[in-house]
Parts: sequence; structure tokens; C-alpha cells
Amino acid sequence: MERQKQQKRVGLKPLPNAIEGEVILRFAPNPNGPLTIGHSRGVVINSEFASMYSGKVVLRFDDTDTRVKPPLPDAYNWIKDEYEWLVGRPADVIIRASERMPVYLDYARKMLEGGFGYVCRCTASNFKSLRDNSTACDCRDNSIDVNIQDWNSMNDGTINEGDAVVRVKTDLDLPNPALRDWPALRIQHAPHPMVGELYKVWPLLDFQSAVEDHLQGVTHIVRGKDLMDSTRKQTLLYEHFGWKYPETLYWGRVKVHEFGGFSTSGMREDINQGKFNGWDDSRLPTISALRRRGFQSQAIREFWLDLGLTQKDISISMQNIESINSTIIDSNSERRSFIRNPQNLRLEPNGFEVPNKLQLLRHPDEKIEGFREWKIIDDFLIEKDDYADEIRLKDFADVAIDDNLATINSFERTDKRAIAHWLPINHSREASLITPSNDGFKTDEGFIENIDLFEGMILQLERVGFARIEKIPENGAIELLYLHG
RNA sequence: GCUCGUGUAGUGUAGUUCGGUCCAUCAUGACGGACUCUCGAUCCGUCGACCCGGGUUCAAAUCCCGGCACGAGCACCA
Repeated sequence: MERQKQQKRVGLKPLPNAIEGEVILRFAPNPNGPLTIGHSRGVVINSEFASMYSGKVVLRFDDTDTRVKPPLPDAYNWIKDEYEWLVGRPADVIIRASERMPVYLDYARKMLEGGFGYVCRCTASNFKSLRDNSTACDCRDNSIDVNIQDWNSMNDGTINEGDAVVRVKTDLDLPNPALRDWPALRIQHAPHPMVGELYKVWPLLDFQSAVEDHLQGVTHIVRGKDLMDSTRKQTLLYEHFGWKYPETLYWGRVKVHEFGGFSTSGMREDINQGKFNGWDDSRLPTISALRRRGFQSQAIREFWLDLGLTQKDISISMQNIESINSTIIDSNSERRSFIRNPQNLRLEPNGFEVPNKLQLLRHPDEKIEGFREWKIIDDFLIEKDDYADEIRLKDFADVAIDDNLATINSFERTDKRAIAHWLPINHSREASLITPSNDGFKTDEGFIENIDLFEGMILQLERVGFARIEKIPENGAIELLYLHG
């Protein structure tokens, strides 16, 4: 009897309660830096769900903090572009929380007027100790009039930063203390990089996000499970307003072996201190760095889609992304010779008639048609590591090496001697291959086969690995950035 | 500590809703081999897992109970 073999489901699981054409999702980063590989999970998963249901994605900049994680003005455009690069099309709607401030402040007032919010003038630590005992603070019983008065004082700057916050009334006996009378808005007098000093009171994530999700008609929220309590807080607010909370899904925490965790503010500080050369420093787990090295957006997409949506905390390796990237770029990457740590040799014909031209395939399986044509002269290079009594010059000849003389034994491959890549010096140009590593960069000086090269080209250096051409200067060495094997 | 969540091979993942088609899927990895004038690609093979203990049942990765482990939240950050 034939057993039916188990199969692996492909693609994301269906979204609960999704109606074709009516799904609205959102991706809401803080523009305090460009996107990291961690963010890309949100971009990929949300955009994939949207395309599964012909829905939309709202790209929302959650930039309501001017103090702890202040926005970086450049980051808005970086993120917009990186989103587009990852998805292949722009987000359907793009909004900034900071430009929507009047709306949030209006809803805050409505909350106070509705009596389900109040201005609390306790210190954070006092409130916390009351809260932990399920005890109301004195401010909680203030009349609506008093609350509105205090609210006005918060907004006109009469009440100082740190001296008041607006809270959402909840059941103080909620089992989870974190949810009890949670803070919705606070005072921040620091100027906002985008809107300046227009506002004294700024909403916190849980309030801003909750109101905006409702206003944008978001039907499904997919977010990290660290935000589970946010869902619960926001649901309480929705109940007050009489709104229906979106379906919510979560993913677990992700660590990448090669990078560890990734904190945008941490990187920002390190860059400012000069530990990195910028956001696209190839040692950083940012999208701009991966892109610069030659990772394809398709590889990043496939990677996250294969992981799918689970609440497990995972620790993954760049090897997985590299493997996917390899299969994508292998067929369209031309081959070139790159000689690290070169050794000069001179060809001794030994009575053989040496052809003056050699045609080498641009791609071994001819996925790319055509040849690189070498004019053979006597002087050529091999890597010092390949130096041996007898080697095979790839695609050319068996040679015996004595000192720096390479005597041709045969053009045919006659034995199992090691194959080495090589390069006639008339086709060589100085190049340095930079490989990012944990403690800096490793630089291999050498010579690259100087045929049809251009900046941004991703090629496979024979017997070395994939690399991207960073720069071809007028004079001096070509700069190569190592991608992976 | 309190609250919430998660446990399938080295890594990641499918299967868990409605127990049998599961001596458990796929990818990656490691190892071995074939092929190839790259340490690339391709092909073949091998390795390797249901957190633990009870229970229900003819039958449990799947249901129930009890442990254990790990993670997150408990910010006037997002």
C-alpha cells in the first residue's frame, strides 16, 4: 500500500477573517534610523499578506517621541525607498504621525470629555506603587472640568515636562499591572525635527497607534510579540471609543548569529562615535548595508516568507539568506579572475605553440552568453597559496613551476594536479577585496581581471566567491566588497 | 516577583484547529560520493527531532493534568 507522503505547506497561513480586497495592514517603524534586517520581516510579511488578499499596506512613521528616540529627518526617505526596494512597489498609503497631531490631540480631548481618561499629575514612581496595589491615585476622581483645565495647561506649556500625563481609565483589578490606567499622552517640550515646537503634548505609541489604526481602517495588525500588551491596552481604549479592534498576529524575537540583536538607537550611537562608517557600513545589519553588499531583495523576501509567522523566538544564521541569494545571483553573475597575494610567473612555451588568444566563458553554464577574451603574453599571476611544483592553469595548460618560470607540459589536462586560477598581467588591474568581519575589515590586495567591469556589478571571483564592485577610480585600485561564497 | 507567550533534527520550518493517512515535511547545515578545467553550479546518498512525567484512547506530535525550560512585557521608548 502506498502511503501518501507528507508535504510542507508553502506560503503564509491564511489571515483570519480576511475579505479579499478589503484587507488593510500597516508597517509602522520609528524613523530614528534606516531599516534593519529585523524591520524587513515586517515589510515582507505585511506586503505579502496584502498581495494575497489584494489589500493595502499603510507605511506609517511613528515619530511621536522627540526625547528618547528622536526621529532622524533623512530616515523618512530612506525607509520609504527601502520599503519600495524590498517590496518592488511603494506603500499604498504613507503617513507621518507627527503631521497627524491635531487628530490625536482631538481624540485625547474626546477621551477626557467622555470621562474615560484623566490627567494624572502623580510622579511615575508614585503611580507605579499605587498601580501595583490596584489603588487609584487622587487625580483619577477629578471632574471632567478639572481634567480639561489641566489638559489645556499641559498644551499651553503651563505644566512642565514630566509633571502630568493623560491616562486611560481601566479596571484597576486587571491581573496584568502593566495595563492598569496606562499612559496615553505625555508632555515633551523638546522640538520635533519635523514639526518644530508646535506641540507640547505628544501621544505615546499605544494611543497614537490605536487611534491611527482605527482611522486608517486597519483590519489586521502583524507585529512582534513584545507588543502583546500593547494589543491589550489598545483593546481597552477601543472599548471606550466603541471601536472594533483589528485582528492581531505576532512574530517572535529574531536574532542573527552574525549580528546578535539590532537596535537602531545603538547603531546610531556607534556611528556617531565613529565605530562604523555610516548606516551602510557592511558590518551592520541594515538593509542599506545588505543591499550595498549585493543581497537581492528577493532573497530577503524568500527568507522571511519561508520562516513564516511563528511566535517562537528564533536565532538564525546569515548562511540561510546567503544560500538563497546564491541561487538567485549565480546564474546572472559573470566570472572573473581575482588574484590575491600575487606571485609573478613567466611562461616557458617549452616547444609548444602558444595561442595568442584565449576565450573564457563569462558563465560556466552559459547562463550568460559570450566570452572574455585574453591575449596571452608571457607574464602572468597566480596566488602565492597556489604556488606548487605542478599546477593546472585553469582553462589553459598544465605547467611545471621552477622558481618563477612556468614550463608548459601540456594544454590537455593530463593528470589530477590542482587547478589554479591565473591572470595575464596585461589584463590585470590592482584591486582590493574587502571582507567585513566582527572586528573590522579584512582586506585582500590583489589584481582583478580587467574586462568589462562596472561599478555596482556583482560577479563571482573564481575560487573566491561573490563580490560587488564598489568603485572603479580613475587611478588606483578597484574596490571590491565581498558578498559571500 | 507579577502578567503574557513559546517548546518538532545543529539552524529554521510543515503537520497540532476536527487524535489514526506521521517509524513525522521541506530547506539549510554537516559528512560521503558522482560530475564539472572554480573552493561555484548540478546530481545521489547518509546524519539528525516531536521538552519531561503521568492520564484518556484500540490509537497521541496532536486531547487532559502536572512539571521543566526559554522568551517577552511590567518606560512619561517604539
